[in-house]
Amino acid sequence: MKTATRPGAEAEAHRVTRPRADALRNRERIVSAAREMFVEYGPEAPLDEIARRASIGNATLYRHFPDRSTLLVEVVRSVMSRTAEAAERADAEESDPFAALCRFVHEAADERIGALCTLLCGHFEPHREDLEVERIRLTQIVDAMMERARLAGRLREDVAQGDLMVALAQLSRPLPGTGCMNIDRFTHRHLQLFMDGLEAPARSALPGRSATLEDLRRATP
Amino acid sequence: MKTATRPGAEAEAHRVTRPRADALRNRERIVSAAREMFVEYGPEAPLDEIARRASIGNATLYRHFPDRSTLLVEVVRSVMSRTAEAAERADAEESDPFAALCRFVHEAADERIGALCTLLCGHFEPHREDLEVERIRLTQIVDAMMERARLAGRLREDVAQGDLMVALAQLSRPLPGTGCMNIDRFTHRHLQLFMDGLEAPARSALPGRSATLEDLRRATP
Amino acid sequence: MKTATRPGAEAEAHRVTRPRADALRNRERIVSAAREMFVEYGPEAPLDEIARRASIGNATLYRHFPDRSTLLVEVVRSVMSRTAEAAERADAEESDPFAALCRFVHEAADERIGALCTLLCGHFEPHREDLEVERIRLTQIVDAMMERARLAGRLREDVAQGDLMVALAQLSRPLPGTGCMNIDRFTHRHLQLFMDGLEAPARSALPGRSATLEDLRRATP
Amino acid sequence: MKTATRPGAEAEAHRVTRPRADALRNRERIVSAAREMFVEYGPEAPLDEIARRASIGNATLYRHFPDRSTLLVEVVRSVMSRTAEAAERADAEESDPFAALCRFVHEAADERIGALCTLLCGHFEPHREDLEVERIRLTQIVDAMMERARLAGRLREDVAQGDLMVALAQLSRPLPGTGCMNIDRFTHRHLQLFMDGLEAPARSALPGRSATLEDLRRATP
DNA sequence: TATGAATGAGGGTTCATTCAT
DNA sequence: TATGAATGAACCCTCATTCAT
Repeated sequence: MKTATRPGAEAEAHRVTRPRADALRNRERIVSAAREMFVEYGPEAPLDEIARRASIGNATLYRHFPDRSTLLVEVVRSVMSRTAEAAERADAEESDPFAALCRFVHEAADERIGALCTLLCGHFEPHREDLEVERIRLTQIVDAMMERARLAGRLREDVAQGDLMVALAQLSRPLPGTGCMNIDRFTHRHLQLFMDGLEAPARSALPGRSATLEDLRRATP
Repeated sequence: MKTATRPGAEAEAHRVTRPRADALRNRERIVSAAREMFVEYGPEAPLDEIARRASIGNATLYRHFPDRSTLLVEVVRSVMSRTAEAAERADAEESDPFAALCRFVHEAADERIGALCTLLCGHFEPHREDLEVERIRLTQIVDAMMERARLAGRLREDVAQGDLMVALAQLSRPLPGTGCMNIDRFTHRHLQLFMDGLEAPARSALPGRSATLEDLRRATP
Repeated sequence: MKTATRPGAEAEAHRVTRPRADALRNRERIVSAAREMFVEYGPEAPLDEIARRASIGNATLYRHFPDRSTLLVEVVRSVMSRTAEAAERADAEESDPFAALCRFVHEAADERIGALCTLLCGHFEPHREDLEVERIRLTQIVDAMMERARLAGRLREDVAQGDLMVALAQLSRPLPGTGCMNIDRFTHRHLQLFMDGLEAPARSALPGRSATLEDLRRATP
Repeated sequence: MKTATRPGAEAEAHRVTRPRADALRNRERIVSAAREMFVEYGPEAPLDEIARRASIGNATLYRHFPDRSTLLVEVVRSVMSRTAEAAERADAEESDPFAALCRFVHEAADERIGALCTLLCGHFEPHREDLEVERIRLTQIVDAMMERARLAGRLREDVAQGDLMVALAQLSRPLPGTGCMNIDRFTHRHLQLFMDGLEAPARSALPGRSATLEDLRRATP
């Protein structure tokens, strides 16, 4: 009772949780700064500069993310999560399943999924638990969307998810070199041309086998 | 006359060029090693490692190429030159102009033009003389091929050279990370899908403006 | 009041400055080692060796002084500051203004101002703020001392500050080559002979124009 | 007989000695270029650049001078030789022995004896035969000139050759930093002031002992 | 816990010197 | 003999990571 009536009690209770709130806020700032830096400078971006952009000390970054891989994973995970959400929204809201795929692709490009997912390749051990959750979620919704489009006769038969996802990643990557963000101007054009190529009926026979994301992973040593 | 009859004259003339022959051999080995390294690790590949792969001392690399830019230019120039040759062959030998474009695109991918031309972006001053020669040569033949395909009603009207070249570069880039050369397995599939999207009649309206290579150059700060 | 009564407040305040105390100690050791090395080997002395003498890692040196210029400036600034103090003391304590000049010259030589001020020539952009403060301070006190000596008829009329300062710098420089610190044995003799030449009445007509320190600066490209 | 009458015989004989003439010419060009470079950039001047200025291959420099020391010695020796000649001329032509000293000092400064003789300190083993010859020659003529001036009551009694030679070297050295050749503007003023201080009667008591060149040499480890 | 500071390892580049023609 | 080319060692500087407060 006394605490309930004493003025400032709530503030005190707050004070108990505040440090954790601060830590979470720091963590968010780090991930946000890291996303910007990785997109702009690639996966080798200086960690000190990421810390500086997040307005925290460099050692604090290491407390939250003991190595570069951990930070990369978290950045990619968060982007994957938002991308999966975009896919789910597109799937739910578009009546034409091929239009849903197109919408998803363009929205994913805006999320820089290209810049970031490709970071995964070769930069850390593949099977982090938390990342797998989002990867599977994304894989499943994209698979479902493609299957629906295929059944509707809107998507050519000879393509698999890896075809879509790798091309999406590549076409939305920034051009190499610092600050070449200008790829944005062209990405959506190229993605649209690619989607036109995916549309049924197929206009050509494709060489090789269709790829899954698992193929890509395995292909990486 | 006198030199022709004097014994050893030929040997002397030889002696003038022979040392250069050794140096040229070294130069070739450097360019070749650099091409591999740049494709695999990007334009920031350690020059010392390039020298090691070429089995020469590190300072020798600097004798031939005083800075990284010069080496990058030479690597890109040689690839551009071979790619232009491929384009000219395809243009000459294929009766269907769209088939010629397709053949060129796949051959260019095998030359790793994607990996290498994108190196240009932001990594050195744009207008080196020798590079420009090859760039113009390549630009002109590709423009000619696209124009022919367009006139034949085989290429959609709303695309320009930059659309083709940038997508070609992006789709044939190796995935980031060491040794991810396995993109080759998928590149030709993705390129074919993209070419299907380029084929007339257009299946969609494209967003934005068509890009030229000049646009890309200007977009880079 | 509140901080005074709160236990640990002083300790906390201390904690804010204590790390800086360690860093300052390192900084002092760097400047001291740099002074020795610059005097002994000139302004091109290896920075790694300076770090080694200061018993710190090489990168620590760069944390404190991002480039060679910054370190040079700090070394020279501190010596200029001590030299200006010596001049002010001599000016205040000696009744004969020419004796004050002589005392200043010998004390400045002991500060190695010769070795160090000459480092300025051509090794960094001339107008660093903090350095200018000390340079002006030194210039003004020496000008004042010379003017007083001139008015007292003790200093010949045809000399200016640059004549004194450049000769002081040159005569007190260490001889080139490692460890030739033994110039000290002779510097004071030579300086005294030079001062005898400065004394009024003039024993000869001087060639050229009298130099100011500004002349020297401008003379450097 | 037959060779005497055959046309071109003399030319042939010439041809035997011509290579040596070429070699000597090369040697002269190297020494000359080295003198310029050492004066301008100090004793660490790049040997490759010296070779380039002499318009010869770098390896040719090594054929003539197997190491930097040998080249330094030769440069200094030639300057010492010319300086000794200047001393001998001044001694022969000036009636006032102190005026002879003054003339010698200024001429020696123009020979850059300061820049070059100080190169000796610490940069090579002290007792090269050919160098000693010139050093002794120079020492003896300067000693003789000083003795004559002393006897004539024109030079103060408490100075020795080292006092003159070291101060001469120091005052005529270029200021540190590349290309600071502008010391010339002031050198002759400072030397004149120093000579005024050397003139009898002495205006002060000198600290320390008078130095000989031998003292300097021994002082160097 | 958060931080500024320290550090070692590695890459880029220059230069003295050696080698092969 | 004279030369261009090759080389390794040394230096400068950056950055990921650890330490001490």
